[in-house]
Amino acid sequence: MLLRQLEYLVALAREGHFARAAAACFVSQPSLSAGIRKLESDLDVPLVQHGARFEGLTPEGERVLHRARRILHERDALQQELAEMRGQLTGTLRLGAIPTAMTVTSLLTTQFCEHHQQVTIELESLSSRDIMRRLAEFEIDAALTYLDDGALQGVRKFPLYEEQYLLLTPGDGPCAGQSDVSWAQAAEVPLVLLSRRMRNRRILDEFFAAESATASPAVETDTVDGLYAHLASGRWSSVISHAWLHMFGIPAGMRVVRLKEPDASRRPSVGLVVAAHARESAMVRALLAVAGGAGVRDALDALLKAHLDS
Amino acid sequence: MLLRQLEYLVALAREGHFARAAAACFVSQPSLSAGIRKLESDLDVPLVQHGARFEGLTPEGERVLHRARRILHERDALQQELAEMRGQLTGTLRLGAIPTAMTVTSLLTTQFCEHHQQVTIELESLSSRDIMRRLAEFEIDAALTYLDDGALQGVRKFPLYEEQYLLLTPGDGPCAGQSDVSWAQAAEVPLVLLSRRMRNRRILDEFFAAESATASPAVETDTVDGLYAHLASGRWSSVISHAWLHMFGIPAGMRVVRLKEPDASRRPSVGLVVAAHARESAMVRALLAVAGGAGVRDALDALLKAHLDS
DNA sequence: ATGAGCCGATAGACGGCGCCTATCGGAGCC
DNA sequence: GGCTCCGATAGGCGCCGTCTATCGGCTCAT
Repeated sequence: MLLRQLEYLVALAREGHFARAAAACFVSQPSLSAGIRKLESDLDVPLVQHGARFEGLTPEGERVLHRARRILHERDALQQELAEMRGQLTGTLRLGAIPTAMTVTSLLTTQFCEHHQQVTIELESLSSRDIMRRLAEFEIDAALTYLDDGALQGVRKFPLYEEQYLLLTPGDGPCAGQSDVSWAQAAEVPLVLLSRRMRNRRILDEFFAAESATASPAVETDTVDGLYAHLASGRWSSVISHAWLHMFGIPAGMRVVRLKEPDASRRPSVGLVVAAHARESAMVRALLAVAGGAGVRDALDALLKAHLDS
Repeated sequence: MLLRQLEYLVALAREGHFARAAAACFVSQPSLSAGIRKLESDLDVPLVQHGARFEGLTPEGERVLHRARRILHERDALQQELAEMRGQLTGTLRLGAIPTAMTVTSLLTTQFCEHHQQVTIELESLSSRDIMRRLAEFEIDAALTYLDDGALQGVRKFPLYEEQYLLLTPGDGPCAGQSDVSWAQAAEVPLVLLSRRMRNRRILDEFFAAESATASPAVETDTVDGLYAHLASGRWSSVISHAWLHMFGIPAGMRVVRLKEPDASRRPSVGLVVAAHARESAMVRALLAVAGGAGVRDALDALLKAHLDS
C-alpha cells in the first residue's frame, strides 16, 4: 500500500471522475486507474463500483477513504511539524469562510502572512454545511463561521467577535439623521438583503420578527459584494454587519445608523472552527496563535465607533 | 515518503540497532540503512545521529517517529476494519498484562478466540510503566492493569473485577481453621510475597500498614508462578489475589482463608486499558465487546465462593 | 438507427528505486 | 595489533509505477 495510491483514492472521491482526479494528482489517467486497482488488489477488496462511468465507491471504499484521509493528514502534519522546527512554516493554509465572515478574514491573514512568510493561503467562500464537510475530510484547515450553529460538531471553536448590525442607508433617506433605528423601522425602507438560504439573513429575520416586522427586500443576493453593488445605486438600504465596514467602508452619499439591539448579549458570535483532530497540526496552531493575538474584536469595535462618530 | 521507510524508523527506534531492526523488518541491513537515509533526504532533515554506532535519534527524528507510529497505526486500523467488514477479524491482538493480572487473561482470550478464530493473540507480561509506553507507541492494543494508577493518562479504562485477598496457607498451619484472618495475623506467619517493586505488593503493604503490621516475607519473587512454586513446599503462606485461584487452584494440603477487609469499597480495581486513540480500531472494539460480556467479575466471585466453601 | 463524444480499461515500453549480496572502513577491546 | 562488531558503500537485479497510444462501451443528439 502506497501513500500515493491513497492520494489517488481521495482525489477520485473528490472529483468523481478518473481523468480529473488524475489531473489533480498530476499523473496520467491510466496511472491513476492502475493505482486504484493496485490498491484494491493490495487490500483485496473492491473500492470503486466499476462500470462504464464512475459510479461512486463501494462501502469498503468509503471506509478506506476515511482512513486514507487520516493517514494523509498525519503525513502532512509531519511535514508541517518539521518545517516548524526549522523555524518557519511552509505550505498552504487552507481557510474557509461563510460569505458574511469573508470580509474580516484579511484581519487574520495579513498578520498570519507577516509571521509566516513562506505560507500561502487558500481562502474559499463556503456554506456552513460545506465547512463542516471540508473540515471532516481534511480539505480545509480552519474556517470562519457562526459559532452558535447546532451543526458544529467534532470541532473546536475560537470566538473572534460578536456581530452587530447597522442600517446602511442613503444620506437623504428618512433614517439617515437618527442616532439609531428600530428593526421595525428598518423593515419599512427599501432593502437589499442576503438570500434567505444564508445564515446571516436568517439571523436578521429573527430580529425583525422579534419586533413583529417582516423584511421584504426588493433584491436578494448571495454575496456581500453583490449586496454592496446594489447599494451603490443610492436607491436602497441594507442591514449590514459591523464587520463589513472594514472592507467596504461607507459608500459615498450613505450613512450608517445603529440598529437598536433588543439584547446585546445575544449578538451572534463569529469565530474560527478547526477540526477536533487538527489540534496537533503546526499550521493550525500557528493560525490560532495569530487569531488569539489579532484583536479582531477590538479592531472592529474601533472601526464601528469611528464610523458612527463621523 | 514510503510507509515502509516509516516502519524502518519505528523498528530502528525500538531495536536501537540497524541490523536487528532490519531483521525485524525481514530485510537486509543495507536495505534498512538505505531506507532511513532515503527518508532523511525526502524530509530533508537528519533523523538519526550518525556515528560509528547507533546513538539515538535526533530531536526531529523523535517527532517523525511519533508521527510514523500514528500513520502506521492508521494503516493497520484500516486493514483491520476491512477484515471486520468481511465478517472476521484477522491479524494479531497484542495484549499486555501486569504479572498479577496475567492469570485472568485466559478468561478473556478464550472467549475472544472463540469469536475470532482468525486472530492470533500475543500476550506479554509488562510492568505498568511499560504498559503505558507500549500503548503510546502502538506496540500493544490493550492491557490488563490496576485502574487506580495515577500514571494512567491518555487511556480509556474498562473495569473487569476488584481484587480480593486471601491467605493461602498450609492446612496444618495456625490460621487454617479460621473463617477469616486479619492482616496483622497474616503478617505473623512465614510469608512468600511478590517483590516490593510490584504494584500488587505495594497494595498489600498498605493493607498491612493499616493494621500497623509489617510483612517480612522470607522470599520475594517477581512472578506469580515463582510464588506458587515456593508455596508447593508447604513451608510458607502467601497473600494471593482471588483472581489467581482460577489458574492454580489451591495446592494440595493447603487452604485459603479470607483476609478481613477494612473497607470493601477500596478493593483495587483491575481492568482493561486501551489507548484513547485506539477507539476506532476494529481489534480493540472486538476485545472490548468480549470483555464487556465475559462476566469476569462473576466468574471470579463464583470461583472464590466455591473455594471458600470447600 | 447511427455517428460523435466522453469515459475508463488495456497494451507495451521505459526508468526509477527498493532490494539483494559482497565488501569496506572505523571504533572498541582483549 | 589482530579480532569483533557495526554501519556504510558498491554494484547488479527486478519489480512496479509511470508514460503514450489505443481500444471498448455507454450516452446522447441528429
